[in-house]
Amino acid sequence: MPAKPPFYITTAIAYPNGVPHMGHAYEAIASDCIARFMRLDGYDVRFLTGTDEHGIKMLQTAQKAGVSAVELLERNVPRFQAMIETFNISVDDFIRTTQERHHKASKAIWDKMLARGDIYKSTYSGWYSIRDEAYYAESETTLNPDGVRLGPQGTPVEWVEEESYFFRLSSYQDRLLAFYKENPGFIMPEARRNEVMSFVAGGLQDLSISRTTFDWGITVPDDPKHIMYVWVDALTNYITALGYPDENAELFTRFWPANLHVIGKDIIRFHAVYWPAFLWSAGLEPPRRVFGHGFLFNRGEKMSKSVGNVVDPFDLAATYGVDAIRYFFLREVSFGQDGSYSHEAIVARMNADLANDLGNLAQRSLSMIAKNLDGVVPQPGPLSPEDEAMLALADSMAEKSREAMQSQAIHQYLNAVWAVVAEANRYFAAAAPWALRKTDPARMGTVLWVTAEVIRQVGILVQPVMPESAVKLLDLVSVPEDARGFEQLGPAGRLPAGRNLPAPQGVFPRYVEPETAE
RNA sequence: GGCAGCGUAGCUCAGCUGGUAAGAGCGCCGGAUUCAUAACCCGGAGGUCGGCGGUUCAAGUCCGCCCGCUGCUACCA
Repeated sequence: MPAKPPFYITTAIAYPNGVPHMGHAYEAIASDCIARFMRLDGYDVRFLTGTDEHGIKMLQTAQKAGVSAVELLERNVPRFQAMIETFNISVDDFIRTTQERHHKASKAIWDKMLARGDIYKSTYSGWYSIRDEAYYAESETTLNPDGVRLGPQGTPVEWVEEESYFFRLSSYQDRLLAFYKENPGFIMPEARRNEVMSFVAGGLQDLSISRTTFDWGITVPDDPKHIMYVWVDALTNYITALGYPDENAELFTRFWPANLHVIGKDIIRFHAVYWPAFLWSAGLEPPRRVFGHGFLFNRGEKMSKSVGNVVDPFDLAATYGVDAIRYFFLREVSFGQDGSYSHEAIVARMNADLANDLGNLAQRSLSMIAKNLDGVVPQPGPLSPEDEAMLALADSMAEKSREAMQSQAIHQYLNAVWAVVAEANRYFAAAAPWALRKTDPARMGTVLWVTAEVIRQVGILVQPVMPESAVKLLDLVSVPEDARGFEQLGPAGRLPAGRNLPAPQGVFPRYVEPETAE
C-alpha cells in the first residue's frame, strides 16, 4: 500500500481575552470538516488549533477584571478547549503560546532571522495617542490651529520614540510578489489575494517586532528588556507544534510546509505577507495555502457585546444539536464569504435538508426493507435506465466533492451531495416501491436496494460534516466500520445483498418550536 | 481620494471566455399521494437581470457614465 500523503491543516490560534463566540466555533468547524474530509480521502492528516496567549490586550483585559494574565487564561482557555470537544473538532494537538515548547521555538526562529541579518535594532517612533493606546501615521493625524496634533479619534497625540528591533520586511517585497504570481492558489479566496498583492506592491516597510512597554510575552534572546511583537510569537505556533526548532523532528519533516492555514479574513496580511517572509528568513518553506474565511452575522448584524447579540456556541449546540449546527454553517455560508444566521434559517435548513430530505429518505426506504423484507438487503434484479441513472449520479458525488474541496468550496461539496439526495427522493417517488409490493416484489427489491445504496454513499460523504449523524446513518445500512472511507464510494463499495439491517430509527429529528407560554 | 469587488424572483444566491424562450433552494398558491419524520412528488404565480447610453446579427454576460453597497489602503489583534 502506498504511503499516505501528508496534509497539515491549522486554524488560527484564538485570542482568549474573552470566551469563545460563534466565529471561533465556525473556523474550527470548517477546518474540522476539511481535516476529516482529507482523512477519509486517504491523507495522513495533522490538525492543529490552540490559543494565542500573549500581548498587551490580554494584560489589559486581566487588569480590568482585577486578575493576573495567568488567572485570566486559566479562566478562558478551558472554554476554548471545551468548544473543541463540544463541536467534535478532531484536532491532533492544541497549542498554547505560553507553553515552554513555544517559547523555545519562538526564540529559535528569532535567532535564525537575526543570523540571516534580517533583524536590527533601531528606534520605533511615531505619533502615539495615550488615550487610544495606538500609534498613528502622520497622515492620519491633523494639526490644530492651536498647535495640538490630533489622531483620527480626535485625541491628542505625542511624538514617541521607543527602542525596538526591526525585521527587514522591505527586502522581501519582490520575492513575495514573485511568489504570489507563481502560486496563484496561495491566498484564497481570490479577492483576498488581490488585496494582499496590491498591498505588497504598494511598498513594504520594515516591521517593528519588539516592545519594551509591557512584559507579557516572549523575551527577545539576549535582550530581556524586549519582548517579541505578538505576531512573531503567534505565527510561530504552526511550526512549534511540529517540533521546531528541531527541523529533523518526525512531525516537522513530515508535515512542514503546512498545506492549509484556515484563518479569518482580518488576519490575512499577517499570514500571507509576514509569515512567508519570516519563514524564508529562517530558511524554511512558506505554507502552501492561506484561506481567509468570512465573518458571521447575527440576523445580518455584526456580533458585538454592546448590541448584546453575541451568540454562545454552546447554547446553539444545545438548542439545535452539534451536527445540525455544523451542517447549517457549512451549507448555508459560501466558505470565504460572510454569512448570516438566525433561528429561522437554522430551523429551515435542519427541517428541509436534514429531516425532510435526507432523514425521511432513509426512513421511508429502510422501513420498507424492514417491514417487507425482514430487514435484509435485497438482491437487485436487472437495472432499469432509471436505476442506472440514479446510481451514476450517486457515483459522481465523490469526484464533485473532491473537486470542490480542492478549493475549500465546502458549500459546493454539500450542494453536490444534496443534489443526489433530492434526486433520490424523486427517483423513489417515481418508482413507487410501495405500489410494487403486491405487483412486482422483485422490482420493489431493486428500487429499495438502489435507494439504500445511495444512502450508503451519502452517509460516507457526510461524515466530515456531521460525524455523529453519519455514523448513525451508516449503521442503519450496516456498513462495517472499516468500509467507511472514500475509497468505498462509487461502485467499489456497493451495498451487498443479504446484509441484515437494524430496525430503522430517525437520524435527523424535525425541529419543533417549543410551546411558548403567552 | 486610490485600488478591488458587488448590485439577478419576497429571502439567500447560481449564471465560465456574449447566442436555446432568465435558473436553484427557501417561502407562497394549487394538485397528487400515503412508503415515510404532516415529510416526499407534480404544477403554478413571481424578475424593467441597480439606472442611462453604447458596441454587436445577438448583452444579465463586453465598453462608458451615474446611483447604491462592501473590502483593502500596515504595526490593537
